[in-house]
Amino acid sequence: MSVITVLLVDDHLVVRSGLKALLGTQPDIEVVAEASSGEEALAAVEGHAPDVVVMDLAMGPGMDGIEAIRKLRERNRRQAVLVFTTYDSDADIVRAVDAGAMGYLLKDAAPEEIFAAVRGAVQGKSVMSPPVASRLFQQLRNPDEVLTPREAELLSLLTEGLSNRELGQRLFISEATVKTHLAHIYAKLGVETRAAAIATAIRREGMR
Amino acid sequence: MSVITVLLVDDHLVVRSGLKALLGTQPDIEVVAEASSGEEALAAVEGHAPDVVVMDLAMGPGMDGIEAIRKLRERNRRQAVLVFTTYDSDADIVRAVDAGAMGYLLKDAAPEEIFAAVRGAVQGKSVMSPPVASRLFQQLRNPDEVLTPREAELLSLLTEGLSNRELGQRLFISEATVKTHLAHIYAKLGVETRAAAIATAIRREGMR
DNA sequence: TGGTCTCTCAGCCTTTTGGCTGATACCGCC
DNA sequence: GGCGGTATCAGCCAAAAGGCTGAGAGACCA
Repeated sequence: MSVITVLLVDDHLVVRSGLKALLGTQPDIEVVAEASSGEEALAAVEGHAPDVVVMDLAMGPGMDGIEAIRKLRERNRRQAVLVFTTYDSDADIVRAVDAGAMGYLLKDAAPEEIFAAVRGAVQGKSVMSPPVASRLFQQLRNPDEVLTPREAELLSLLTEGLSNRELGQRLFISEATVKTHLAHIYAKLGVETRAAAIATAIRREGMR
Repeated sequence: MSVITVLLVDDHLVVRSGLKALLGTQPDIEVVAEASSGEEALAAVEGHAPDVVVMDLAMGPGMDGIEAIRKLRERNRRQAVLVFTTYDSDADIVRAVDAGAMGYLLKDAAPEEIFAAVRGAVQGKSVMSPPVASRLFQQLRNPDEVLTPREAELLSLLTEGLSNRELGQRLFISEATVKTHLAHIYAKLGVETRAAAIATAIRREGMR
């Protein structure tokens, strides 16, 4: 069995260091490169052609993890991407899977889970932490609760504290339309006021 | 020079592992114990009497970091507590310092910063990441922007999406009083609507 | 003792928001 | 060609939120 080469992408040195120490205990896994941003990750993939990329989603300013995953796929690389992040927000999960992630792990995952995910990824197997999987199932079971792209866009702006009027101006639609979208969003999120929608969005949807 | 003993408290194994690897490179620093919750931390301090406790603030369910720091101080322990966390929210910083933290580091801190903070802590020196320090200075310069305890309490409930009426019921005050507090909060946060206040609170004040 | 801060409350008025109903248009799909 | 989903818009009404002014009580401090 050949060694699996891994690229670590996380803006926190401590996390990279910990992941490297953990993966280093496995004889069949080797960390061949590290990156602290999406840009660096792209360059590192070019240079090292790793089998697996383990990537955080939140990486400070610049390209975020999702964008980096998408860019990697555009370049027709064959390496598998594993998302390794702190939050299991619905929006992030969907977006990451959509962008082409092979797996989705939470940072409190057990070492065995991480090892299994890395090994699975090179074989084309999807691995995700139980909480992540259950969220995905929930979405599949309740498709009524999935926001449309336009609604998600609106919700995202909503979390910046804009009024209906401002939302309309920003999206080039009338205030009436804004209100219609909001009504749908409230229904899907199970809330009744914009305040609760914002709270839910930022916490549950991870729209920070 | 004797070796500095350290207790690591973080609910993420990866972070503990990384921190341990990093600190392990320093001959005068030794990680003698780890804990993944506030409860465990308290027990570990009893058992190992470390010189320094490096603690994350967010630790899933149960006792959070702030509470753990407070409990440690109540027990008259002499170890220094260093906060090591991802976010530099105003509220967390103030609360941590208030609870008795000796330093406040962000997880993207350079290794040298971390080492210096650990060494400084045992000598009674406060060390904090530059972004954290600047936030504290900002608060000292603009005391007008500091929320009163009652306002902070209200803001916290606000981020749960409650209406004015509900806020009043929850706090046993009239709706009029709620509105007064809100007006003050808006002024201090520099916003004009509750939506913006919630967004600001969750993002800047770290009220998740 | 007087000043300042904080917390509490009230009334009045305007703006914003949310609930409801109904409507048009485009798109993809069976 | 119709049907469901999405996106757009309008009008009406009630409820909620926000701006403004003023004010009393208690705490704390100089």
